Amino acid sequence: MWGRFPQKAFSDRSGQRTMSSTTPNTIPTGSVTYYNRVLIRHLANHVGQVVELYGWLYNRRSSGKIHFLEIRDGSGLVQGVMGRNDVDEATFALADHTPQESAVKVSGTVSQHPKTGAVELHINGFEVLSQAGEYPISHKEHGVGFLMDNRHLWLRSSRQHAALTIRSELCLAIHQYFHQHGFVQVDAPIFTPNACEGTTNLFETAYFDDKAYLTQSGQLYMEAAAAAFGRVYCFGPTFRAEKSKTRRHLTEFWMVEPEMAYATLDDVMDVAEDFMVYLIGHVLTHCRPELATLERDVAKLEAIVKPFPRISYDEALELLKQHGSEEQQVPWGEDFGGDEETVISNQFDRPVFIHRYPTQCKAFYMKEDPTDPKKSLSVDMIGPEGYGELIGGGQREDDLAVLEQKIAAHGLPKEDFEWFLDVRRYGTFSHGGFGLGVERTVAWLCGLHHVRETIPFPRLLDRLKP
RNA sequence: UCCCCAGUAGCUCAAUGGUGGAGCAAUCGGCUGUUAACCGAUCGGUUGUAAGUUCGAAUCUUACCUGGGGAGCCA
Repeated sequence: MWGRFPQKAFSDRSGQRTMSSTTPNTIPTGSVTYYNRVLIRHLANHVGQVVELYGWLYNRRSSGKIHFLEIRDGSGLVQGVMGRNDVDEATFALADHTPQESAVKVSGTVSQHPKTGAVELHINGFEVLSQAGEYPISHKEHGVGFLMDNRHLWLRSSRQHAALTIRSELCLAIHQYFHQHGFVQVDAPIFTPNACEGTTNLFETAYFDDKAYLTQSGQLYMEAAAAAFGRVYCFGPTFRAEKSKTRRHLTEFWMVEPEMAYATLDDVMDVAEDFMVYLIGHVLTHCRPELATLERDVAKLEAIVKPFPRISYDEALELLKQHGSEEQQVPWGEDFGGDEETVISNQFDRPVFIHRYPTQCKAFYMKEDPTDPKKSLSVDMIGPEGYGELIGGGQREDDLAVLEQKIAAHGLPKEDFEWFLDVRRYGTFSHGGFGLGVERTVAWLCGLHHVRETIPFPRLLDRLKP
């Protein structure tokens, strides 16, 4: 069903016409005159008034004696109407020949469509500030490769604008949630001296006369920070040099990673659940027009309420036995693949926690289950509709001796982890946390097929430009 | 790293081994309420690269390059 998708860059035209109305009328007006300019997304509050807009010509239609000029300004999209008698002859002819995406200044009276009632602008002033060259992205369908080559221009089209607006709102909600709950933002470094988890492939870079690696997680640093601040989180880009070639993978992606002092596995699940419900609520409250543009079935998001089901890894294996195919049977001790996760998540109408994975398939810093050392106090949150792992986390190993032994068992250089072991030497404490992948979450909330559309400039295997 | 598919006009796609076309874009013209507007005309090509088979290759073969889909790995 996913197949190749010739993308209609402008395929949202049947939906809401506004590109965004995220925070109506919250832009401050004051002494900075720039802020006094009227934005398209606020035009509904100016019906009957004469306004001046600065933007770009998004599309143009004409019936000979009347032009329909669609103007966008980054905040929204409005149809301008220019009748033969509204402007002088030269301006009328100019408007008919202005190329798509030219920078324009227009003025006129805000009005409403005689039939649909949609807000529009009756133009009596039209000035081309900069005529655009032939714009590569047309109003017809395009292939993904072409659109990605023109990602810097593709951002201007409505679907991309909507998805990235939702991303921005999601990031805002993430910060709001943690600050409302007493977390301190502690940023982790991007250059790191060693592999955080020692397993996956890292990007290596020159660091003067030494080598450095791009971080794959701020996790270990957050553990140290939790001892300083109690509740902490980091939010930033992370890097994986995996040669993954799927719709769920980027080589550069954003993660938010909270870490909580004196938290147990159950605490981690409670917080992750509360956090996710908050994020969905925020997007549902603030991004209705964008969700409509993306034609997202919001009923599926509105159905996400507490509590989320919590099943153990062992119970997940049972579910696979009941509902999975022959090939989807996983022997105990192995992690699930994407297909297995989808089978499990399809049994529920909301995200599902899978906890207590086998110790062998989780990172060395996961605490062993005191009742069974073969299991770890780890947890993943699997999103519905096949979006896979949205959150991974758990309770951390807080015993110095156990951790030293695990670092040795994983073949990691102990000297690189001395600072990390210090967290256990000086007042060790139970703690836990999780990481949430921003792009996968945005893809799920937007109902997008591929995470590459959820980040402004995606970095993929074989794609480093633009 | 492995498997599959595709590279033809700026874009999206056609074309039994036998004269490479259409829609959109662009350019020109027509139309007073259009919604990816519509109608007419014009413009547009070293068929990804290299070699091979053949009287003849966009079409068949091989290699390479690029892109897409999937797997593994992972978030």
